[in-house]
Amino acid sequence: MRNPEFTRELIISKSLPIFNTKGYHATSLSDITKATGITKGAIYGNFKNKDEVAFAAFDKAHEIVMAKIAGVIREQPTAPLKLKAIAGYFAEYVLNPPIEGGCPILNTSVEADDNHPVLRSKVIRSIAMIKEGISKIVYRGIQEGQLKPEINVEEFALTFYATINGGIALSRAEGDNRSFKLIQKSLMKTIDELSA
Amino acid sequence: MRNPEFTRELIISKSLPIFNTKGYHATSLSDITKATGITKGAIYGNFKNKDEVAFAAFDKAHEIVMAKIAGVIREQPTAPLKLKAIAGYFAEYVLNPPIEGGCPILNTSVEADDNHPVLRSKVIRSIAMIKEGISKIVYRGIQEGQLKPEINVEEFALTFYATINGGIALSRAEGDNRSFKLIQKSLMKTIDELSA
DNA sequence: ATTTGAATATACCGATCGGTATATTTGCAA
DNA sequence: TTGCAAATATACCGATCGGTATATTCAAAT
Repeated sequence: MRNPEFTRELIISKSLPIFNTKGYHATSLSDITKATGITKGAIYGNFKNKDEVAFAAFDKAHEIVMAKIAGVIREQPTAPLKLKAIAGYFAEYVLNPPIEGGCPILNTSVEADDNHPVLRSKVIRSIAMIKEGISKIVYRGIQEGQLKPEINVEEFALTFYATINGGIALSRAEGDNRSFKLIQKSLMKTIDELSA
Repeated sequence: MRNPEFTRELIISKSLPIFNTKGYHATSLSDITKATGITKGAIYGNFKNKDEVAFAAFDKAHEIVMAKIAGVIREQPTAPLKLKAIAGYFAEYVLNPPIEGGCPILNTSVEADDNHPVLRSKVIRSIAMIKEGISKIVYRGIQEGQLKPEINVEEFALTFYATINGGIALSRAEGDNRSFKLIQKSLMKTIDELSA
């Protein structure tokens, strides 16, 4: 394998699920060499150190999550349907996520909040983008007469995101998506109540 | 220090904030010896291994959290006020929690969901108890005519808990409780709407 | 075919990990 | 005061950690 671009991608894609399940601190270089089949020499030829691999892995995770959500949103025509689709997507994939280990943003936020400033700043950016995305849906939903105009956009977007995030944490701990399904039902009701 | 009960408590109380900030895997025996001033001999004289220390620390964390919440609840006379007080408590203490590092149940749930079955089962018990506690408030609130009878108790309790949990994760990642304050406002509104 | 430089593999480093075996200290009972 | 058992400290174990220095391999250029 003489292609450096390919090797870099291999390292990132194979280490990503390990970082996301074991956590960044608990993931070792030998975990990565085992998963990729390459050696430490190749890893350190492509990355400055383990942290840089973790950063690249999180960036990739961010991309995957954003693309998934964007896809789910794009499929629906109106704001209420978009919001419901987001809740529905997580209900379906809490226990079977595109990246093994669950939501990388939630996982990383909890691991990095006290310890890893770089990862934490990356998490903050991700959170801001998701918040922004939800806000935009709500804002346009109001403009287009699909949602009630008295909605406090930022407040709702934030609460919506927090509820899903908390639901993910609960359901993954329980190893069962029944809790999330109930939370989803509650979110659906709220969306209906806020629909114009 | 010849008092084994005291030594045990010392180990638990000093290691608890370390486990809660660095995580269970990242916390080392030497972290604990440094924090307590005692040596590995004393630790292994009181605990079978590092895991047992972690378990005892989580149990202690569970107690502290439950006592705090119980105290907040007890101070208020009605269900709506109790629920609001819970949200208010977390708004105030997300960044200044009784145990350094944030909510130990959330932290442990995220770290242990894929890796540590014993801790995970402890987390599940904690979650169930909190859920049960909120449900009880809501149920009695309905019975006593403070909350609307059409509320789906379990669904609401779960969503309430998830929203707070998610809000904690967000605000701690951001290192700022502004997000939680907004979420709190949203929860307050919801409680008002559900009040009879 | 040979050379060369980049990419990867191998071998090794000191530090630290969790854990244990043993030495030492301590308080209490006789 | 001495003996003893429990509690704690010390010294050490093999394994593994992240990281590095060097050896090897390979593909492209000549």
